[in-house]
Amino acid sequence: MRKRATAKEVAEAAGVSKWTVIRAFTPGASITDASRQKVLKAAEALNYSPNLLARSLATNTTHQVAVFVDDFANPHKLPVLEMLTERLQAEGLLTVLININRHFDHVHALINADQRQFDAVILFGTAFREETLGDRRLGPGFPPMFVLARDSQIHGVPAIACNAELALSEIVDYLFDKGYRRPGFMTGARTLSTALGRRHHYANFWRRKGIEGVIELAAEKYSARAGAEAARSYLSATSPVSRIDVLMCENDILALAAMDVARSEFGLGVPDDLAVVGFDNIELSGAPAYELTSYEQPTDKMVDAIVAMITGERASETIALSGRFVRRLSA
Amino acid sequence: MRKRATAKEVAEAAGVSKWTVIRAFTPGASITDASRQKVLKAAEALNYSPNLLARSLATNTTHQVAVFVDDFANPHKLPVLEMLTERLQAEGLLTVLININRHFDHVHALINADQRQFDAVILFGTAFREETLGDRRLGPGFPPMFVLARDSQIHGVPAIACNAELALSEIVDYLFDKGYRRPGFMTGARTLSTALGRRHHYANFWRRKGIEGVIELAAEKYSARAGAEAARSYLSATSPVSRIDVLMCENDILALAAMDVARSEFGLGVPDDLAVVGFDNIELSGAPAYELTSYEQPTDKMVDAIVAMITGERASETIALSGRFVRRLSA
DNA sequence: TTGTAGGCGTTATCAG
DNA sequence: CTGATAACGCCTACAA
Repeated sequence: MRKRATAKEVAEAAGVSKWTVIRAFTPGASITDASRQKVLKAAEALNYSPNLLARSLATNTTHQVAVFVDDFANPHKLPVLEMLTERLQAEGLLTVLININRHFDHVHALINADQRQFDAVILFGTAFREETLGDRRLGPGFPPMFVLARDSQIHGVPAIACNAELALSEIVDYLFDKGYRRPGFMTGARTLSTALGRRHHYANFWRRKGIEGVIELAAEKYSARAGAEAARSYLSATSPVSRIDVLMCENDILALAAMDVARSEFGLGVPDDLAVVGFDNIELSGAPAYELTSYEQPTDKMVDAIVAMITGERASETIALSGRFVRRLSA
Repeated sequence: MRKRATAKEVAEAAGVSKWTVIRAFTPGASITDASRQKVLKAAEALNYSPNLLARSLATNTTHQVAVFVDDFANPHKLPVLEMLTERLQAEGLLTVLININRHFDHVHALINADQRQFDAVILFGTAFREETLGDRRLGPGFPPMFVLARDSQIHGVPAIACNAELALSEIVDYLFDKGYRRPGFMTGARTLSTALGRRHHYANFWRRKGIEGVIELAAEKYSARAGAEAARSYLSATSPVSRIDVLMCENDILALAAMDVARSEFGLGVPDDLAVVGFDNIELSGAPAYELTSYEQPTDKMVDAIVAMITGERASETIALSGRFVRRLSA
């Protein structure tokens, strides 16, 4: 395995200095067409292309963006990742996907991101306590951070998210008009769960309608299995007359699972015996088998915004964008 | 914004040479405990941690692995990405997720991977023509490549995949025993689609049962929408008596969509009027609303194998691992 | 065990 | 427009 050709080698082959070679590969550098052609020809022959690693070391910019993800159970993540990678690549930025888990936590990942000098760090649907930043060696030169698709509890870290207040207001209005009066809410993972704010606003808007005490069903995680379990345990512990009549879930995965359990294990009709509402509007929610009423986050606007902030085309600041309420048959 | 501390600065603070600092951060280097402690204390005070970029430049190893993906419509990708990132991170390797699309094609991505000196490139469910490699500046020093979850048509590029022959044999045996005699097969994207080999083996095994002419329904892409469209157009062009009685789909997404269309738009019972089989066994296939019979790829074994090949713990070679046939109600 | 040279391949900056 | 010098921050190899 031969080594990669270097600018120096190309320079010798072309009979110029290596700086001239660099210039030939630098858009807008001052160099004569003659020299450039000579260089390009030699480069072609030697299969030369600039070493981006060396460039990064010299320029202090890696053109890489880290994306932290800790919840792979939600299929909604995938289309967002698709958009995100595409837009970033269009700006010449590559995406480093980092799996935050028990063995590789935020601190680990942050230190790594620091050492690798990523141009930015995106916390996609995940977050950590503010203290995490304080006592660590993440001070100067740490890449700018952004929170995507959830609120940021961290001072100085802007969040790009869906406007949950607006969304829940619209949802509760709709449900109230439909005649539902005994609302329930299914939450996912307990950790920092308030960060999503959905439960909070949901309860708030019901209160304004004069309805207190939203029943909470707590799933362990944001997975179908956990959602099913939470629904099952609630339904088997309650009698039909005392039950909630509408269940809003923190995301579609939980909602679809709850629907399945209600229909197939308890013989409940949806929405007649129990209405169900989700959040995210994943592709399957529109399937005839579910027809789940859901709320679609303005993913494209969110991705556009965060990329613009990373490239500096736009000021970095917390913004809440409005999505779209998708009414279907489940509520 | 102050700059990051360097080994040199730490050395001055600790009163040693910078090479001693390096050693303090190199596991297994020969250094006295006294020096090490001195260095670590100074490093702590200065918030020093080694610059991985500089290290990569000097060692010619980035500890980064590129993963090419061109189909984000299949939710199956997500759990695999989760496993892959986790195992790679356990080996100290980070994942660079590269979105292959019209604007950023394989050639683009390969050149980039070369320039960035990734330790390896994984083609996850995607592939390109062999010629792509030939006429490009990707010769020496190009990172080792692997194909994950599909066959490799590229000479010298090992593929780590599910054993499609075994899988289809088992599936066709089962369907034949169940009494189905008019098989159909739904394919996804046309491009290089034979690479999956599923259709080929499916037709083959039916032939061995004495049944020729598997009907092909061609979806444009591997998306629910395209799958629904393909099913719709076939079903509306055929009469119930002449129709296939079992439809195998190249993946679960297509299968779920076909099921939806059959049931809700054509009033067909599944499996009585039309049996459906998928591939991948995504989480929703097990939901009561579908109960889709499917085939589960041995994802964990595949990921383990590819990571072992990348780290060099295992010889790089094409392997086909056997998965698990999951029989449910849809066929 | 510790220190010294030299090099990895590029970019910034300045002299000619 | 071109060449040269000095970083960038680390690592390998060798000498003390």
